[in-house]
Amino acid sequence: MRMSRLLVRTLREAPADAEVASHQLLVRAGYIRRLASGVYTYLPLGLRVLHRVERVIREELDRADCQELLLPAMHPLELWEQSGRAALFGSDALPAMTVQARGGTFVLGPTHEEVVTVTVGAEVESYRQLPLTVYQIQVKFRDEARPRFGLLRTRELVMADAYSFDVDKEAMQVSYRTVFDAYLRIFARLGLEVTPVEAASGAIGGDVNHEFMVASAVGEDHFVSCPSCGYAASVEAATKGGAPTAGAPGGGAADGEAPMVTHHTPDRPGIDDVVAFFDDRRVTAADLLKSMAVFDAQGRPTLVLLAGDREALLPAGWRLFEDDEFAAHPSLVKGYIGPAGQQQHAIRVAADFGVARPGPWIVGANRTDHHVSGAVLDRDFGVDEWGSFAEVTSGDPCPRCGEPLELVRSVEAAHTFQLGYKYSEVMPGSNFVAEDGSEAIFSMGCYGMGVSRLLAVVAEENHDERGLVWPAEVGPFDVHLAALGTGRAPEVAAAADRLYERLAVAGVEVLYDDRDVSPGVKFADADLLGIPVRMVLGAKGLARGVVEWRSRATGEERELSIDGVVEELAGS
RNA sequence: CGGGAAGUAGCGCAGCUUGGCAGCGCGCCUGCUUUGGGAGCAGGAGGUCGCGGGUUCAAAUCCCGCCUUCCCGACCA
Repeated sequence: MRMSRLLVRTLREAPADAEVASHQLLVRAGYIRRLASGVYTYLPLGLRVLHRVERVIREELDRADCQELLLPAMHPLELWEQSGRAALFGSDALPAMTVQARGGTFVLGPTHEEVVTVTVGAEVESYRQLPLTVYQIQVKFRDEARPRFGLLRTRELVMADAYSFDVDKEAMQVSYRTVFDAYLRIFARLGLEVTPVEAASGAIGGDVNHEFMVASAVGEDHFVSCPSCGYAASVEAATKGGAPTAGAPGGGAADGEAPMVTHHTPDRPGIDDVVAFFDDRRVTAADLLKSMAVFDAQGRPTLVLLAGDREALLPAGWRLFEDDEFAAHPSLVKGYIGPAGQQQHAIRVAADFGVARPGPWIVGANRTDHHVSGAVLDRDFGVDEWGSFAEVTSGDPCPRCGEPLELVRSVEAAHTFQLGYKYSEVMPGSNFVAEDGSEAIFSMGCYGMGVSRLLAVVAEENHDERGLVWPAEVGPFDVHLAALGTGRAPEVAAAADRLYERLAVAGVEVLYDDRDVSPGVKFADADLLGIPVRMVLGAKGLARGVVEWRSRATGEERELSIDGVVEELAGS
């Protein structure tokens, strides 16, 4: 491609709406342009990178025996009513958009489980056709509450999504692992360090699922990681270790420790309210015990205790009291709940491991407008069950090995789910004849990877102060060939033309800067565009029969002979 | 959805307080000079000052309403 003909305009300054480096550089270098909030055009350079990323995805998924198809981007609303997910529209969990059209209401597909299930269901009638994994690379639409950071979080996005269909759960887990491994290979080829973490499932549903996290300063997520044993989990799913044994794990009253004192704390139901009340006594939220009335998975009324500066994270199946459920348990006074004496009222007490520390707590007094300070574990209140009931943060002990955990800021680059029967039991046509002649339904998995987001992530992780630095696998071109002084030295222009032609014939994708601009402009643009290899041909080099080769990533330079350049490139 | 900030030429910004010819830098066009790290000189083009209403002799500027965009939070496949 001759740069004089390429639709690209580089900007010296970043637009004011771009905050992070990847966004600024992709705009400055002319890869993308914003059309509306969270809606971007891929200019030729941006589309080339997108295609290179897609090529890696296709090669690895095809290698794993997945088959590409293309599902519609717009779906009849009825399909979503059948799965029951239409009820989630407009919610944060499933911010779908609909359009009125001839033929009824259509959904701009935010995800494709419904469509793929009925599509494959209509074609598969026998276990002999399984296992089967299909995938597509498709545009999806999400009415994001808050698009952010350029391509990192958009309302229209390119996604690669795969779906596996198996005869039963065991077979599904094999397919899951196959795609999982293919995903790992894709990230490796893109030069991204990815950590698969156990995660919560959200609106997609299903049991086991993993998020593929790329550590990044611009990430919107965090995951928990143990540098010692390798444990990794999303913040929504992570647990921490602690004192699993009964008794007084680090608690207990020291000799002579002060007894409990009751305080009149009118209209102070919250943690922050109470901290404010004790303002002049250097009390922080960490000195308070957060006490939450819940029903555990068996439906037993339970009081969950955790340090006041932590966010609660309840185990699956546990739920908070509704307001009208407090009436049946008079020992639990909403806003002023405390642990003392609850066990005598048939309330179980479950405490987060973090509560097992020495020293007094400030707790609710189980009496409206009153709190108690100086409450000591085992002296003033007991605990029936220890567990991980708070979101994990940096420094908490690992649930496997007890070493301190790290909290890593990250971008969710992909998410895979073992769906099981969630969709096959509600969508029509999901049945097939099993080996024993009985009727069965698919056990499914689904696997989503944000392709356009990957562009932002790769750019974010590969840039310097001068511009983008694409890994060889995804750069828009292989070589950026700059001819210097072409305006006054026609012999250089002619030699560069011939070099460009020869490289093109050899299959090297070259961006040829044939513009009549100063060398400084060409160098600056080459640095900004970030094509992996820069080749410079000037009058001096031409006289000696050499062209300059330079790695954008490392800055390594060497001279190649003009005549042998094709062979030398192939060998390097 | 809550909090904050901002909309003036393609991009970055000043002008608004105190109403009076719409500006600067970069970019763009023409010519000449220049040419290994974003050149110089001369000339030129380019505007619904986000939109609507109001006040005024007069509004980018003051008042009211709306829209858009970005940041923080909530939320998130």
